[in-house]
Parts: sequence; C-alpha cells; structure tokens
Amino acid sequence: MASGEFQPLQGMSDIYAPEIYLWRMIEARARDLFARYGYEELRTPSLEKLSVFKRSIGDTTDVVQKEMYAFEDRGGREIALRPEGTAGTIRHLAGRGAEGLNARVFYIAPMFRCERPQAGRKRQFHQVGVEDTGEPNPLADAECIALQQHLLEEWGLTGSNIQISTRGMPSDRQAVADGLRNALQPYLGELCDDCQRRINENVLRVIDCKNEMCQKIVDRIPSAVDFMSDESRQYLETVIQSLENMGIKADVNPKLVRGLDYYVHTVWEITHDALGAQNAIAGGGRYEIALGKKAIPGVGFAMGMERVITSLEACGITAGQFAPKGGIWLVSLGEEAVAENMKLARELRGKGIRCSMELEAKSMKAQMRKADSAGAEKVIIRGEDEIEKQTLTIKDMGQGTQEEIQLSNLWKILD
RNA sequence: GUGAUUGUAGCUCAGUUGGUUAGAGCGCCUGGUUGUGGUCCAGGAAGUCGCGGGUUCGAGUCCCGUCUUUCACCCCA
Repeated sequence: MASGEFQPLQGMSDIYAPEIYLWRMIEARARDLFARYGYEELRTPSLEKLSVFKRSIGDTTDVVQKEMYAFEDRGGREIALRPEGTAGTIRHLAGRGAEGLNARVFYIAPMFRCERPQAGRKRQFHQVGVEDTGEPNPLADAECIALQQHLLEEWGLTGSNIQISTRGMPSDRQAVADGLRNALQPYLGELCDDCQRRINENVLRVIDCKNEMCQKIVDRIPSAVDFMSDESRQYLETVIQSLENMGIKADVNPKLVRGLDYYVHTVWEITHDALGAQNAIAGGGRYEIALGKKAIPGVGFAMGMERVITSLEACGITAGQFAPKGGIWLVSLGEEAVAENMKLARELRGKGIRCSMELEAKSMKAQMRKADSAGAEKVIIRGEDEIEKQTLTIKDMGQGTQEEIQLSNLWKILD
C-alpha cells in the first residue's frame, strides 16, 4: 500500500487498472442507455456557492451541517464541494429558464462528503445520476425507476431490491409529524435514548431506528403514509400501478425515510445484500427545488458507483473481463528492426490496430514473454533476415503457428 | 464527531517470551548456447518494517503520539 507522501487523502483513492476497466464499462453502458431514454449529459463544476446546497438539500440536514467540505475561498466567498448532484443540476437548469423546466439530463461525476470512511463510503465517491424536470406526472417517477432498473440490467447486476414509499406533499408534513408523535406518545418511555430526542427533532427518524424495541413499537402504530392526504396516497398508488404494468417489482416500504429536504411524493431506494451496513446502491425521488422565485419540480436518482462495483463483484463480474485484449506485438531483433518496427507500429495504430513493442532490442524470449502476458493475438517478428528479404514472420499466439509473408502483403492478411 | 481495528518487498502474508546481515509464495527481471510465449528448472533485483518520539546494552516486536486501513454508530449513494 502507498504510504506517507504517496498516499492520497483519507477516504480518497486512486482508481487504476485493472479496476478502471470496470468503471469504464459502467460509464459506457450508462451513457449508451441514457441516450436511448433521451437524456443529455450535463457537467457542472465540483464547487458551488454554499447557498446552492443549503437551499436545496436543506440547511438543517446532516449532509449540509456535518458532511460538506465547505470553506471560504481567497476572496472570502462561501463555497463547497458538491456532496450530491441534484443541487448543482437544478442550479444550472434554473438558469436556463423555460428550457430548464423541460429537461432530461444525466451526470457521472465525483461527489465529496467529509465523513468517517467505512464499507461503501468514501470521502470522494462517484455517482451516476439523472434528473427529469418539469414533468409533474407520477408516470415520470415510474419511468425513472424503470430506467434505473434497466441500467442495473445493462451492467449485469442481479440480486438488488427496490423499495418505494412516499414523502407526501409539503402540506402533509405537519399532519404526519403530529400523527406519529401522538401515536408514539403511549410508548414514550420504551423508546431508545436517541429516539427520545428524535421524537421532537425529527420524528421520521424514529421510523427507521435500528433499535429492536423501537422497531416493535413502530410496527404497532400507523405508518407515516397513513397520515397523508388522499392525493398523496393516490400519487404513490399511480406510481406503483405503473411499475406493475411494466413488470417491475418494487416493495412498498412505508418505513423508508429519505433525509434530504427537497423530496416530495415518491422516494425510493435500491439495496443489495453484498454491501454491509451501507446497503443502498441507489436512491431517488421526486423533488421540488426553489433557488429563485420559481420552484423546479423534477424526479431523479443517483447511484453510488463504488457500491455498484462492490455489488457487481459479488455477482462474479470482474474488472479482468473488460480488460483490453488482442492486438499485435512487434518483436524486433536488432537495432535496425526496432527502427523499422517503430515505423510499422505507427502505421498499424493509424489503421486502428492495437499494437505494442519493446523499444530496447531485448532477447527474443523476453519479447515473446511480454507479448504473451499482454495477451497479444498475433506477433510480428522482424530480424535481419526479414528486413533483408522485405518480409515479416507473423505468428498466431493462440494456434502457435507462424508463416513468413511479404511485407507488401501485410495489409491484405490483416483484413 | 464517537467507539473499535489495521499498517513488514509491486501483491498476499510469516516473523516465536524484544537478541546477529528481516523471510516465504505470487509477480517482476535474467538465463537454460545461433531468432520463439504459455509449463518446467536455475539465478537475480527489490523492504524508509506507515511516520515521529520514548523505554532498553539492543525494538519489526514494548509505551506514547500521529497518519492510514477496515468495521460499526450517525447519516447517506
């Protein structure tokens, strides 16, 4: 392991071969699928004004209060590294006026949260996410979940689980909070210490408390959804119907809580057993974000790429499967052959062929070993004989056979 | 931020109650006679023992601090 000077910051890591091949597969397939769903790529800056996050994610959320890399720049401006992708995306779309109210964008980008690292949690992590704005129809929520499900399929990920619920409309919030508090009142003394505090600060957190006793109590009282308006419940029902219609399985879980302030109506989460305590590979939901006068409605999701990778590995999908293979290795015997092969390599590469060679005139054995470990399909050998006769010896590494051909015939043979 | 945990060659790890020049496997490099890979054989290179203090005649082994790893809490993807 790299140490001292060579070590990246805590919770951050260098991503390199062979693992990088898995990343590239994930990105390539995501881009391809998003194009099929009519999403355009958006790249926003990693740094934003602090207010962008405070206003959208919520001033009092843990993400903003405890986890952000927020600081003053040299001009005394309050800025922060983005902890998630939605805020910046909406900041961008809001600036595009009417156009931003009818957009489908996706991003693949690093995010930053200054937390203690653990399984599936880094300080710099990466998300692939989408936002579909301006569409108030609950069917958009269902389509968004469908897209996400489709993406997991494209990646070859199995064993994941969708859980869906609703956060209701802003006008429901008070009724839900009051309803839950009243329902919990008779059990007050039995709740854990944390929940004693949560019941006043953030009742919803009592719902997903991991304490066994708290869970027993929560199971006895009505769910948050039961306190919502008919309209909110109908909205969720429509989304669920649509998912069923498309053949997508989703478990309704009224205990699901999403902490960011901007969520309204549908919220969901995709979990995978391979992950440990941080078992969500993706989260999503409908939101309303007001940075200016007008609130922008939208629906979107974000998937944690590191967690996707962990899950993929648990499915037996490895980076090695996506390593570049094949191509040609040029073996040169003697200085002159090296020079000739450098010219040839340039031509081959110009024709789109992957090829490599040793620049030092090492022994043939050494060069063949290199060719083999690089997984070359063919080896072209040139020594004094070949150069004099204007020929090449071309060897098929799979078959082990080789033949001598005229240099001028090379292109015919390669086609 | 709280509580645990880890750190020895590129990688995975040994290293006995503190005692000479710190080891193995894999990988890497070079060979096994004229220009041929995967197997085999031989040889070789490679380590600030995370870092900084301290205890000791002597520290990879003990103590303190620090950084990092992993795990959980909190929260999230």
